[in-house]
Amino acid sequence: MREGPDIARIASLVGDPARANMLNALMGGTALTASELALEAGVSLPTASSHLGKLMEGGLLTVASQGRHRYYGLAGPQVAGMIEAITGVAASVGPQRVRPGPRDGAMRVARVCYDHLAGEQAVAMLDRLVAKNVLVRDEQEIRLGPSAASHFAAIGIDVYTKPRRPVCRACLDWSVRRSHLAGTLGAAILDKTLAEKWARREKDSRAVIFSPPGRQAFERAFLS
Amino acid sequence: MREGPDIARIASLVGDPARANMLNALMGGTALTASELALEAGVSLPTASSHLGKLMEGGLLTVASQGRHRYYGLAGPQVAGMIEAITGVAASVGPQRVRPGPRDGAMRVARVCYDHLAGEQAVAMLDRLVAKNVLVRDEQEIRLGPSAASHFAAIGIDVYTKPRRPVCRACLDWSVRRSHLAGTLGAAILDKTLAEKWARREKDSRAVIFSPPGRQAFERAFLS
DNA sequence: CGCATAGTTCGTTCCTCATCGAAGCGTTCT
DNA sequence: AGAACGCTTCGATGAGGAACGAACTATGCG
Repeated sequence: MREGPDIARIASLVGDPARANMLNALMGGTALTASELALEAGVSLPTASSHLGKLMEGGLLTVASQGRHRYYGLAGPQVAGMIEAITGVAASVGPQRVRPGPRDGAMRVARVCYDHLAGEQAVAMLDRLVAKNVLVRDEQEIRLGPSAASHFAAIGIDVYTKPRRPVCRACLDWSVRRSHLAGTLGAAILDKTLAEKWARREKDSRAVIFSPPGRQAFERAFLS
Repeated sequence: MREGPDIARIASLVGDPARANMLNALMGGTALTASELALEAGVSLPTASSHLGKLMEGGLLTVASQGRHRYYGLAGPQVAGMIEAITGVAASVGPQRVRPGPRDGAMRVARVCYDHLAGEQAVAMLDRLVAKNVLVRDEQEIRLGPSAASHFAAIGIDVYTKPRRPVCRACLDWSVRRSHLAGTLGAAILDKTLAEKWARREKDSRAVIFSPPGRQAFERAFLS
């Protein structure tokens, strides 16, 4: 009977299996069409459309119309963070969904979290960048260190271009339980990693798989 | 149709208004009896009992039987963190539940988060302790600094006694969006604050209200 | 224009699940 | 022992909402 933000409303949106599958799929960071999400969730198109309407109304999704397609995406990093938090609880209390399987192992090593990298590899990268003083952890925030501009410029990432969102943000990793790098810089690093073909996205999964030479290049760039 | 931890299962537990109210009440940190939670949620005792059973089965709650009472509490900090995350989203996307009201203002200044202090006051405290090098932020974790033992001993808090849980932990504040101090030390500080009567708990709320002299004492102890 | 594709809206069906009263079990108090 | 209390279990009721097919709107292609 008390009040505050309407947490039940938000949680019940995530609490439907079809909607949860959609949100999970959108955690991959790329916006998807209604049909793709229907397939992902295992429901018919009308049903999916209804769900998407509810998620929109709840403020969890944004949509961009392009021609006859409508691309749905997560409303923002805060929503992604909430889903990671729920995932963390589900992973730790759940009856451990049968065997972990190889794909699950790959997910722990590296995966996409909304628009940036997560997993052991991502956590290690942030640690290393902080240790090298390229980034500076200050209180909760992460800031650019003195050598950041030149360091990233050498790899072909411009840390100044994108104004609106914070450049660096910490994002808690549900598998490692430590922070990894989010923000525009985190997003740029993921872009770079995929553009250089250091790693590829596993089809229909958030897992990110590094090729052996790609791994070396990535480590040379960020972990050396 | 993909898999991973069963997030819908967890979210749907939080998604019922009665259960959400119960969880919210338990965010106050004190374990409550089934009757108290029934009152809190505005449902009958049998209904509440049914909800509590589900929350138990889902691993979100723990219970301790004492005589004819059964005290229910949150299963752990991870669950509390998840609820804060959901609260954050609900607060930012929600239709802003009418006017903020004085109680809501008090909540932003200081409130109980599971077993420690949250809100502006708590965030400021952590910042100050880190600035004074009493605590050290290292990567995501917070560790005790060299002067921590003597500093807290002077206030009457022993930082060594409690072995199991980590002494320090960072916990993300939904109102300020910055970290505050959790862990056994965070809990000890809350205990101290209430024991010294620097502040009192608002009845039926998570809000914590400092008395003017209490505020001074608190600031002398942690913010000076 | 007419046809195909992408999405939404509508109406109906069906099932889950929240709710409560009544009854049952265990604990405490006198 | 008996009575009062705290809580859970059972059974019946009812409402909300998830699902789909069919019809409708909008965009793109020839």
